[in-house]
Amino acid sequence: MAEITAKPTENHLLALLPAEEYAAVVRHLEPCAIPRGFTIVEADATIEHVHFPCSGIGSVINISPEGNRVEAGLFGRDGFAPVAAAIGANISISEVAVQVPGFSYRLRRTELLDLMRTQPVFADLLHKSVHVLATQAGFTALSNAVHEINERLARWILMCHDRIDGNELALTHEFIAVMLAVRRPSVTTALHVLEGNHFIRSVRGLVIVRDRAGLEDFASDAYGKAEDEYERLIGPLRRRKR
Amino acid sequence: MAEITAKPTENHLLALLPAEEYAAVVRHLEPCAIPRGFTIVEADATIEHVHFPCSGIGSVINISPEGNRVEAGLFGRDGFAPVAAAIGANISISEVAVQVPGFSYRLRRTELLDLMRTQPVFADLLHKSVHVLATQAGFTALSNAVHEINERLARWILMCHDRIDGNELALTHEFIAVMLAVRRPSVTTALHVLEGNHFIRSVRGLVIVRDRAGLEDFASDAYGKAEDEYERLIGPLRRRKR
DNA sequence: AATACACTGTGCAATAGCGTACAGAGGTGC
DNA sequence: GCACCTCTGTACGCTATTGCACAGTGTATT
Repeated sequence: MAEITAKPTENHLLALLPAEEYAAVVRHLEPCAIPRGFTIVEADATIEHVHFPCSGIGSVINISPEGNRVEAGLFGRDGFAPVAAAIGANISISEVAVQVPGFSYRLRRTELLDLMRTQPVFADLLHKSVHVLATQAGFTALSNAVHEINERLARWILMCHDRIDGNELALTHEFIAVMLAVRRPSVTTALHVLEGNHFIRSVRGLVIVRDRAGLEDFASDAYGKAEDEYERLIGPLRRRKR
Repeated sequence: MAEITAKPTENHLLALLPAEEYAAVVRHLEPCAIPRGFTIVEADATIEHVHFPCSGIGSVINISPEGNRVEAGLFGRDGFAPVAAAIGANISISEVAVQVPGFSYRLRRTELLDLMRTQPVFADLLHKSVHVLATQAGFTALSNAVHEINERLARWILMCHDRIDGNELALTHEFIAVMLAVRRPSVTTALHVLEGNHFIRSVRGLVIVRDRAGLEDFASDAYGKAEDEYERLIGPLRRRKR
């Protein structure tokens, strides 16, 4: 991993900047490999850097006082994190961790704030991103409340699939279980159900998407609204169903 | 209801504006009674007005394609809604409905945007509010995934209690059930549990908080983190435990 | 008073998901 | 090749919650 091949414009937010703003921002960007398991920021910790991924996936994880964890949202080259920095906070209440390794450009929190003061399109995009993540969290709340595990898993795989190249996700059941806040064997059996429908193939440490349209159908009620909001406010996100 | 007695400064966000910004904003505010059940904005509908409550409680409700509904967040005089307006959206993906009647000041969406361009403190507060609601949604997602109904109900009552005067909440079981996305009789029995602990009294159409400290204790793992974030970024929110 | 309606209480069988435990399978290092 | 560890598959009893159904109780209406 970690050859520095990606350009900043592979991040959707950076790509949407007009030339002058892009030039102003890019001077402060620092290329950065984000390996699996890397913690971009810990819960309740001071934010040093903000990351704009070009590849890979990060999760926003909320942690309760007793240590229960659940993913509230997920981002890749469509966004940035930790979002709290963009509204002036120096502490992130959520943990942000890398689940699919990739490559990002990072910016010091203080520089981000300076840039937002002088670059209005940049500031606007970041604010929109905060709202889109809020929407995602809201629909995660819905899904957690009303959908059963199979659907929630399908939704989650689709959200990951939107943010990677190819169809392979290197993820263990244990890891998925933490994100969905369910029991690990429940993930195993749910993956079997999806595999039985030929939507995916599941092998040790790997989930392979085979029939995205089928998955979308299966997840139907759980997937889509948050993605609509992203596309309405920022730009294309979803993969076509091929 | 609906004598126009409240001042704009009873809304925490408006109260935090410096004198000049307050003067600029207040000229466009229009007083407005918000009755029980009033829909501030429907899901996927155009945003006409933004409301800054002085009293009463509103819920941000997410609705899935099949019509499943769940509350993603809740606000009163601590905030405003619909938040999407503050990031330039003219459509709200979530429904916003009044559950405890009260009084608000409203602003046309277009005027809000104009004001945000010229009043930096105002704009900053609204952006922070968007993020705080995102945090609330994230912890709702957590609670929906890992806590049992009794705790979720305790959390929800506390969140409402923070936003009212007195200790009486006029709410039916049916209504609470929709917000938590649980079965109506489950609310009945959960209320009995809280009542058995003498945290509340429950009579037809009314929940009365009797022992807030007890409730906080009971809800422990579910309540508090989102409120921390509000207090860190904006100002006091929680009621003291008395 | 009588009636209607909205809200609350209760019961019961069905079930999704949990906690726990353990066994097999697939990689990795020496 | 062997040992070790991580990951996956499966089993089983248990519990919270559901769906459905119906009875009771308060409040408003005429």
